[in-house]
Amino acid sequence: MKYSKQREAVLNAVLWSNGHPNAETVYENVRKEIPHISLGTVYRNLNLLVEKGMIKKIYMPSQSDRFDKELEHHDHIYCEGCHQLFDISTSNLNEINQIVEKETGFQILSHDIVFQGLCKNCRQERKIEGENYGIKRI
Amino acid sequence: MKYSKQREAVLNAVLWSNGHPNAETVYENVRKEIPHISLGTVYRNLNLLVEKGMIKKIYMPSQSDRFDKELEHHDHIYCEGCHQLFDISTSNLNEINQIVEKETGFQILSHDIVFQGLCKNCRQERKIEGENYGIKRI
DNA sequence: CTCTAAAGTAGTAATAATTACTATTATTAC
DNA sequence: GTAATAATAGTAATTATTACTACTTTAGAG
Repeated sequence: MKYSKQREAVLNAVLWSNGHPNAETVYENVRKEIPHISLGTVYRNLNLLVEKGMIKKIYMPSQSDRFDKELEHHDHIYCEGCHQLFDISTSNLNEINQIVEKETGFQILSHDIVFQGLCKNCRQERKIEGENYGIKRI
Repeated sequence: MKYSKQREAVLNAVLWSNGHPNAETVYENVRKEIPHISLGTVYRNLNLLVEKGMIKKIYMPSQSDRFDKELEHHDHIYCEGCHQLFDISTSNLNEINQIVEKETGFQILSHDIVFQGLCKNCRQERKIEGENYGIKRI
């Protein structure tokens, strides 16, 4: 693997992002620095970086794949209120592969988990909305 | 919702399948009975049946969506040896939403979990292969 | 039974996400 | 510097899925 400034920029776009960008978002951000980069290059490098273990890919139900700078094992939860994707890491999820392995006899190599729900904020907002019959307080 | 023989056939294709067919597989099977059915009709009805709670959709990482006749909650594991998708239902997975809810403060509405690994058979095969340095016994 | 409104279909086009192809360019080891 | 090779830009192709539209089917009222 040779150096390329495009790949460096793609990696940095993932490392510097605060969220979990998809290829399109990475493309938009890298274009600020390298305006003539092509979307294909972004895809190729994202996948290459995943292959080399430098970033991770998140498979989203009904959405385009996202990319993650965090390499330590964790899972994700998508808030249907604010449409943000959050990291979660609970003891149970960390042990889940071993548990399933024992209970099923399969050898577990990996897993993809995405929860859907409402984050604390959105949960609270809905509660208030409910109490006020949909009329929001100013 | 009015009756249609196309929808009935689509539902039956899912109910009678032993695995977890995707839209294309359902299409192929329904065409044996209704040769002029269109793929769009298959997709529309599959999604409609999911919406009405009569079947479920499985979101597969890097693969097309699949459909499931089983309505009781369970999760799935994909064997990378034989490329089959199996149902799993362990106590831990059944409680996972409540556990995550408690530990994170989110309100969990649903989740999508797919494990990747090797089923018992494929695990055994690989072991034998390994022991024999890749030379298979006859 | 026949008529009509609404729902559904076939066939096709469009879209979204992603991968593949190819001529040109950049990197790197000598 | 030069040659081998990896990488890129730009474009085309692919896959999975949804949207559109003219025609057909269903089902309820008269």
